[in-house]
Amino acid sequence: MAGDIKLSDQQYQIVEALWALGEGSAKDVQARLTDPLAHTTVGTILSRLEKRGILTSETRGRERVYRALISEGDVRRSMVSSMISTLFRGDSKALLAHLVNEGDIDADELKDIQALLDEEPS
Amino acid sequence: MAGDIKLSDQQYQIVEALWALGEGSAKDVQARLTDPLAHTTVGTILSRLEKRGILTSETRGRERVYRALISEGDVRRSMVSSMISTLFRGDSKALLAHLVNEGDIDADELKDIQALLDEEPS
DNA sequence: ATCTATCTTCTACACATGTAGTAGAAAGAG
DNA sequence: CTCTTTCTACTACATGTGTAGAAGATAGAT
Repeated sequence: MAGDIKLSDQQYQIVEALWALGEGSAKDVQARLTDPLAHTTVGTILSRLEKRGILTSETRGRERVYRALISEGDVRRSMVSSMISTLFRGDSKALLAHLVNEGDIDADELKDIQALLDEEPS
Repeated sequence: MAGDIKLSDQQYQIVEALWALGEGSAKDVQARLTDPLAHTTVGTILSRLEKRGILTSETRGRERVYRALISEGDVRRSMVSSMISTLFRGDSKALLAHLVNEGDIDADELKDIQALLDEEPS
């Protein structure tokens, strides 16, 4: 349901706001952004994302209400896997090793995850 | 030594070739690319990357020889951390959980990493 | 019915990127 | 010394993105 999605940071912020809202107009989205943007800018980004098939919209009264067609999981899957493919030659374990070496993940956290793995045998 | 590097896939391929070569001209780089590009295109990308401070070059005879100013580690650090910040709200453990849930990482691999952690107490 | 506030859509422009042709410079051949 | 080969530098153009003003549409107020 999500072949090859790639969103810029800005675009991600917008879509993220929509996920939080469920649905919303440009104004609604704007209100939810942490870094401020002109509402027209938000409108532009929304319509471009719709053209790309990332969002749908519905005209409701004077408002155009947008809704995301992709889930957060879709985007994460797509962008993480593309990153692994480019930066780690497709080897996710190499990414994990990177995180560990950078000190982003320590032994305790690994254990937590391992526990999670045992509970949830996919 | 690497504040906020962000390379497109294409740019990454080019820089990657330079890492492999140590240094090289546009022609050398072109020869090493997996997906073919006109040598002029390679030249353009190289000079743009130099303008951005990612590469340096040295004129040697009729050739311009490029060399990367950043390491693979720099780029990985910068891009991975930016991705974590955008997609996982800065929580690297959430990325790890994602990898596990997606089945990219299994229990055995986790154990391998854990072994690595024990050997190498940062 | 008209005015006003509020939305959206259209238009615009700068900059980055992907891609590559053309022109110019220089090295090597003869 | 001149011709040809080979590099690079310059120029160009399409597309995507960031950003937002201006203009148009419309719902609500009076």
